[in-house]
Amino acid sequence: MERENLDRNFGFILNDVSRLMRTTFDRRAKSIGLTRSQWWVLTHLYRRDGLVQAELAEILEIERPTLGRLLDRLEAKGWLRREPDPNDRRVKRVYLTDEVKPAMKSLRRIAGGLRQQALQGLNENERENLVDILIHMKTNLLNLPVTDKK
Amino acid sequence: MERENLDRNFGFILNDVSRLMRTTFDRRAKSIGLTRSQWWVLTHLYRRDGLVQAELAEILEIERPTLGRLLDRLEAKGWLRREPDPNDRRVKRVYLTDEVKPAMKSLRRIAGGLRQQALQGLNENERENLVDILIHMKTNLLNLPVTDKK
DNA sequence: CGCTTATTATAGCCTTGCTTATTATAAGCT
DNA sequence: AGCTTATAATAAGCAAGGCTATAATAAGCG
Repeated sequence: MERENLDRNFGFILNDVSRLMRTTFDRRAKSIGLTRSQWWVLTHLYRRDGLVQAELAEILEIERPTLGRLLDRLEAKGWLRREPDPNDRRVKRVYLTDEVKPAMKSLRRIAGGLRQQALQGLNENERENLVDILIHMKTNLLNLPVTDKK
Repeated sequence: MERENLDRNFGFILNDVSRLMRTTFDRRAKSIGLTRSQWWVLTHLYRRDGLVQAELAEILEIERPTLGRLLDRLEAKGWLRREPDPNDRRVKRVYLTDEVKPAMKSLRRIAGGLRQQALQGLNENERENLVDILIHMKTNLLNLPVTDKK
């Protein structure tokens, strides 16, 4: 088996960076009692309150059961509530509570600070480039032949 | 709260790409009975057999308990074995078994194919650039002031 | 109308991360 | 030698991904 440079295996560097961003965020947000994933849920609800769970999962690009448990925790901590839809009894709609706003502000500051620190030393050009490339890769991955995906 | 373009939030795109790479890999490797994380462990052991668990965790940049459970599963499936160090009874050294080699070959092919597909449409320059930027970001994140990290 | 199919949410299980705490052993120092 | 400190591995607990299966309900169609 020939050698390759494991240190430049971009799949794992990507993973490392992603993990470092998540764990750093979570450590900083711990006192508020929210994780980055939870914050991301709230951020989307903030823009579109009253979403159906399935829609929200679709937007967040996570599986429905994953979202379900995320919502369990958020609901238990009082950040949101689930209400049955009057027209479709299968459906529950998700609404933010009022306590959310101040917390969101802190989390936005944490996110901004972290982004700033992670991108330090990269100029505007490089940053835009990075995002473009990541979007390109994401598109590639989402368009893989179905037989490979499921 | 002012709007921002959530779709270009690089922290989450990074997360998305990283997650898609992991899940796609894991789906393709499922028939072999190994996950990407497990494969990564084996890959490193392949280069340096007989590592102490703590060293291996250090190299992989994961916490010791995380590695511990990974090794539990790998050992249970017969891909490796743990042996006590004769000189230091706290220590266990990790050795690959012989069944590993053919599986590794398949996994390398899966990894290569996926990398190929993820990077499709990006020229050599863009690819190198991406890796450089990711390494830069990783360095930034690893060098954050300690008070922020723990 | 009644039967079949599709959809929503959830339960249950698996993996991989992180933390914190515990146990066993080594190392270092007085 | 004996006591303290450091280190290796593991246990236990939590979060967030995925997957499959199930129950309730809706929609579609003959």
